[in-house]
Formats: sequence, C-alpha cells, structure tokens
Amino acid sequence: MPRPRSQDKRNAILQAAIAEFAARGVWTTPTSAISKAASVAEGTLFTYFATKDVLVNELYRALKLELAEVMLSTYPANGDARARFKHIWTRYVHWGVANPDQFKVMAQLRVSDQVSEESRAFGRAPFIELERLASDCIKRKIIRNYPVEFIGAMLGGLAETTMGFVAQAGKKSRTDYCAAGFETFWQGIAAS
Amino acid sequence: MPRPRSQDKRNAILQAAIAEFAARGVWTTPTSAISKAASVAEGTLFTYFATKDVLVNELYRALKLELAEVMLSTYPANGDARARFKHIWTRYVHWGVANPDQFKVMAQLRVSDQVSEESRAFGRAPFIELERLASDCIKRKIIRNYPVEFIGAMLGGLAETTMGFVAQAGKKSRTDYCAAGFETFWQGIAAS
Amino acid sequence: MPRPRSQDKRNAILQAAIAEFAARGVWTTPTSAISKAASVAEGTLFTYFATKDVLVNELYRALKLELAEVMLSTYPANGDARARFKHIWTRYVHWGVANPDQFKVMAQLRVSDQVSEESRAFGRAPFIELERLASDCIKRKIIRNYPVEFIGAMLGGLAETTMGFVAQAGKKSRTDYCAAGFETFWQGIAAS
Amino acid sequence: MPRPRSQDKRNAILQAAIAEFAARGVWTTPTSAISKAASVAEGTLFTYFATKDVLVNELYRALKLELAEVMLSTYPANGDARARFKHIWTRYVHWGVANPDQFKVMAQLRVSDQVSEESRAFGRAPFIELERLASDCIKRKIIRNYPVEFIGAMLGGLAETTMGFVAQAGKKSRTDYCAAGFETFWQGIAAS
DNA sequence: CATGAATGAGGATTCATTCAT
DNA sequence: GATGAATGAATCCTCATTCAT
Repeated sequence: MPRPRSQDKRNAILQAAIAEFAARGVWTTPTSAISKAASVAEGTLFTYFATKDVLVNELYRALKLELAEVMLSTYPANGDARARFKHIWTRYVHWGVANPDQFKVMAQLRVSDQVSEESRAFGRAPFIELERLASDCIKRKIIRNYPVEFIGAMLGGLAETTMGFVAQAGKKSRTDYCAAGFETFWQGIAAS
Repeated sequence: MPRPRSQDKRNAILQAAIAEFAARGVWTTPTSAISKAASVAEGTLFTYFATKDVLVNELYRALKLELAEVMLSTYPANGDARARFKHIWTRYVHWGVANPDQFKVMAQLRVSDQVSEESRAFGRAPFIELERLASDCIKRKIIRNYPVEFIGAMLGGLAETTMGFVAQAGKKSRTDYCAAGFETFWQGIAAS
Repeated sequence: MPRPRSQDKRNAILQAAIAEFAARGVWTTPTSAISKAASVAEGTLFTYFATKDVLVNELYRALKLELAEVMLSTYPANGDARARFKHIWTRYVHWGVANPDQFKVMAQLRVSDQVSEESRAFGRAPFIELERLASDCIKRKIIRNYPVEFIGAMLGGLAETTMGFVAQAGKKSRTDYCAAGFETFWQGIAAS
Repeated sequence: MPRPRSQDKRNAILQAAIAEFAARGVWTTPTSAISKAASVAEGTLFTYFATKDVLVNELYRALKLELAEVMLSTYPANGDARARFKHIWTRYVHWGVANPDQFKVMAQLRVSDQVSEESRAFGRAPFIELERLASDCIKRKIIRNYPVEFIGAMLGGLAETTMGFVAQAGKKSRTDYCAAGFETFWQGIAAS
C-alpha cells in the first residue's frame, strides 16, 4: 500500500491557487507558483490535476459549491419570501467581502474561456433552491413574472456590484451598501 | 498617446486585438496572433504600442470611449428622467448585443489586473454625464439618495446581466429582457 | 543478475518492454508504460532493474540469448557446411519474421549508445559456435579466408535485410526472399 | 526588409545536430544542446524547424541526399557493370568511414519511428539510378533475377556491415574489408 | 517606418527514481 | 516485496520584445 492520495494536499493546492490567482491573475500565475505556495513539488500538482486547465475547472466548481453552501445553508425555511431572499443576498455579499481572493478569482473565471460548459452547468446545479424560491414567489404574485434564471442572474449581478462598494467603503460608511443593494433588487422585482 | 504615422494601422491593430481576444481570451492570445490578424508585421505592433500591457490598456480606454459615445450621444436632453435613463440603458444593452466581441473583451478587462488604475479613471470620466443625471434625480427626489457611483455601477451590472439574456434569447423571445431589466432597475431605485 | 522473488514478474516486465519499445520506440517509452503493460506498479520495475539503463541492457542480453538459442539449437551437427549455414540462416530469418517486435527492438538496440560494451560482448558469446563453423569451413577451403567475425556480421546484415522483405512480401510472393538471401550469402563467401 | 532566413544558419543547425546526435544519441540530446552547438539561441532552432520531429526528418532527408550525391556523382557511365557497382560501393563505404557521425546518425534514424514514411520515400528517390543499373544487369543476365530493391537493400546492408570493419581495422589492416565486402556482394549476386 | 528573424527567459509538463505505507 | 504518490531536474516549445536589414 502506497501512501494514499491526500485530500489535504489537494485542498492545499486549491487554496494556494486561489491566493496566487488573486494576487497575480489566473492566466499569469505559473503552476510552479501554485505548487510552491502549496508547499508541494512542481510535479505533485499534476498528480492531483492532470493539467492547469483541469485545475482551473476544478477550482471553479469548488468555489461554486462553497458559494452555494454559504448562500443556502442556514436558510430560513420558515421565513417569508423577502426574508429568504435577503438571507441569500446577505450571505453572498458578506462572503464576497470576507473572501476577496475567492471573489476576485470567481470574477475572472466567470468570463474565462477556459471554464468549460460542463463546469458551468455543474456550478449552476446547487442553485436550484434559489430558482425554486423565485418560482414560488412568482406563483404567489410577490415578484414579477420573469424567467427565474433572469432573476437569479440579476441578483448575482447586483450583489457583485454591491460587494465592491461594501468592501471599499469599510465599516464606518455612511451608506449601508448591503442593505441599499438589496432594497434596489427587491423593490425592483416586486410585482407592482 | 503619441501620433504614429498611420492611424489606420493603429486601429487595425486595435480591431484585430478585439477579435482575437474575444476568440481566444485576453491572456492566451499572443501578440503575434494580433499582428497577423491586423496584417502587420510582428514588430510593427510595438511601434504603435510599446508593450502588450500598453496595448491592453489602450484598448480598454478605446472601448470605454466608444461605449460612452454610444450611450450618451443622441441623449434626449429634454426628455424626463426616466426617458433619459432608459435611453442610456437601451443604448448600452443594444451595443453589447450588437458587439459581442467588444462586450466579451470588456468583461475580461474589467476584472483584469493588467488594466491600471489610471486607465480605469480615464474610462470613468466620460460617464460624468450619467452621474450628473443621477445627481439631479436624487435632488428632485425621483430616485433614492444613494451615492451616484453606486447607482451607475448598479445600472452597469444589471445591464450587463441583461445583455447576456437578450443575446441568448434572440428576437422572438417571449420575454423582452431589455425592457424587463430596465423596469427592475428603475423601479429598484425609485424613491419610495 | 540477482534473483528477485518472482522470475515471472521479471519476465513480464521484459516482455512488456519489448511490446512497448516496439510500439513506441526505445527512447520514447517511459518506464511507466512498461510497468503498466506488465501489470506491476511503477516502483516494482525498479526492484527488478535498478535503472532504465539496466533494463535496456538486460533486455539486449535476453534477446541475444533467445536468438542464439533459436539459431543454434537443433543444429544439424552432422550436416554438411552449407546445410549448417542454411539452418542458421533460416532459423534467424524466420525468427525475425515471426517476432517482429523483438526484431524491431533489437534493431534499435544494435545502434544504441545505451547498450554497454559488456552487454555487447555478452551477446556475442553464444555465437562462437557460428564462428567455429566458419573457421572450420575456411580451413577446409569451402569459404573464403575472411576473419570469422566479418563473415558472421555479413550473415547478420544480409539476414536482417532479408527479414524485412520476407515480412513485407508475405507467403504468396513470387520471390522466395529467404532462399534468395541465403544464395547470395553462400555464393558470396564461397571460395572461388 | 528584415534579415532573411539564412541557409547558413539552417546548415549550422543541421551540422550541430549530426555532431550532437552522434555523440549522445538522437533521442537523448536536447534541442538546447543542438542550438548551443550551432551557436544560435534556443528559440532560433524553432524558426528553422518547427519541432524536433521536423528537424529529425529534415536531417534524414539531407543525409540521404548527401549520400546519393556521394554515391552517384562521378559515376562511371561508360564502365562495365562491375565497375559501376564497385564505384557505388566504394563511395558508400568510404563515405561512412570518413563521416562516422553521419553514419552513426543514419543508423539510428533508419530504425527510428520518428522518421515518417514520406521522408523515407523522399530518401529512396535519388537512388533510382542504382535500381536502373541493377535492372539493366538483370536484363543482360549479369546478375540474378531478384527484385531490384532487394539487391539495393543487400548492397546497403553489406556495405554498412563493411564500414564498421573498415573503420575499426584502420589502414594497416591485413584484410581489405572494403574489397572483401564487395567481392562477397558481387559474387553473391552474380548470375550462375 | 516596416519587416520578420533572433533572442532567451519562462512555462507546462514529463519521467526516472525514491520512499512512505 | 509491492504499491503508487512524491519529487524536481530536464525538456520542448512559446512569446514578448529587440534589432539588423
């Protein structure tokens, strides 16, 4: 029995990739920087991820999974619609602010050609709960009758915009961007 | 911006860069691909742009300028606030849909480390008109009292989300995403 | 030659090496391909052969031994000189045709720098019988008085040329290359 | 007008490749060793030969061409058949002895998988003169009626064997291997 | 100024070999 | 002994940039 492949090492590489990608940009960081940051040999990276491309796609998936976990866990199943949306929103914005590296990398991966359509589909999957929620609200005429993916995408776009302002404003800002962003979103999609 | 001999050649390179960047990703297209697409020699590119970095930044500025031109020209100076915002919105969304390459490249540059803060500032400048409009609306209590850059950013974020859906949906879509997106935005920031 | 636990495993590796080397070329097949083809772990290969170089040399020796066995076994001790030469010739040619992988690998090893002089000497040893035969024929003025190694080498060179034609021609060829090659050899060295 | 591609440089690389390949083996010499030996930058090698594989194939062709030139130039058009064959033979053997590097590399390329069938066909082309000669001799019943390629191949195989002995024996050898080899060949194929 | 050959640092892998289990 | 993960030197090739023509 050889030493088994270590989940720890795999994670270390993924974490190192996040840090390096955030610092230097996804396409300008060499794999050697990642392996070094992860304290593994250059070759070891390739026993966990066959190519840099695979690593990037796996990272995308991991990030999406983490994000879904963050947004949808401790989800107030009994709250009213607004509370549920707000919960999701707040979780997302706070995650982005608390994890600027992750956020920055996600932003780059979102527009990258190297993330495959499979990975994107995989990344969308955990968010059905969100679409279910939107669907339900539409049925109950709480929000407007738009395709649920569109609503989800608008939430995402607005939340990402918001993160930037929250991060840059700091704690003592006059404006509570997180709340302001949500108000805009919620009032925006409210059924008139 | 120096004035090299041929403005034509400079533009050809910029256009070629857009096409190649859109097709292959900003950080994975070599300068040689650009010069070839522009039908100039590899070295010639460097008489117009000292480094690849400079080219990228110039491209960012050019794109921003073009965008501002598109959004703010034929601006209905006499229309009401909503009409003005809608004009800007529609122009932006249509531009993105009509120019997918440009849009794709902008999306990549927006999150890129290689675009300098100066370039970003330069890119924001032509949009003061938009901020002036927002400012005026706030004063007149038409929209909520948020920092104008935040309003601008939300408009941008939402419009970009919208473009994707418009492009993908095509003409005969049941949903008019352009209108829907604007309604969300406008109702979202409306003073309650 | 140490005696590791399993002679079977050693042979499996050697056989796998032949197949892989023939398919991909001696210097372009990684040891990992060999161990995989032999169904042993990558590391196991190195308990049987300290380095790839050693493996290559052992393979050379094994092949030479096999070849000598084939050529000189069932040797017609009582036949006349021509019959003896013909027996050796035919055996060799048939072996090459019947074992194209082995033949191909031998051809590559013959010109390789990685086969040591010791291995070559070792490989020549079993062929003294052939030289004895030549020696005897010279003494009896049946063939010309050339150094016996030269005669052996010419036989080898001609036979190897012949194999290629036999293999490519197939059964139903108009020309019996095996016979033709031998005639050329025999008539060529015949004492005039 | 840029500096034109230099035939000299191309040749320097080819020559360097011969020297390095002969010294270290075709598949164990890195391209960097070749470029260094040719006194060009590592990258320059690739402006003349797109890949190492291409370089190897071009080298094969160049060597074959050189060889044909050597064997068939100053060809005694008016001599008798034997003289013509002997001329070719002698030229070949002397070339191999005088150019041990070239010979060694050819020997490796001959059995290499990396030389394409096209390259081999290209390499055979210049030798039709030899086949024409054989053809003619067959018609005139001077030599035996074997396929001409077989005769050519036997000549090659025997000559190559011979070269090794000539080279190793040196000038003052008791045996004139070059003559002995030819006698074997000529007597071997003579019509009985 | 235009051209494209020349440069060489840098990058993603590969692979023989070692070593923990 | 067997296993396959770990190692890191080595390799082929790319590409931004320079420079001779």
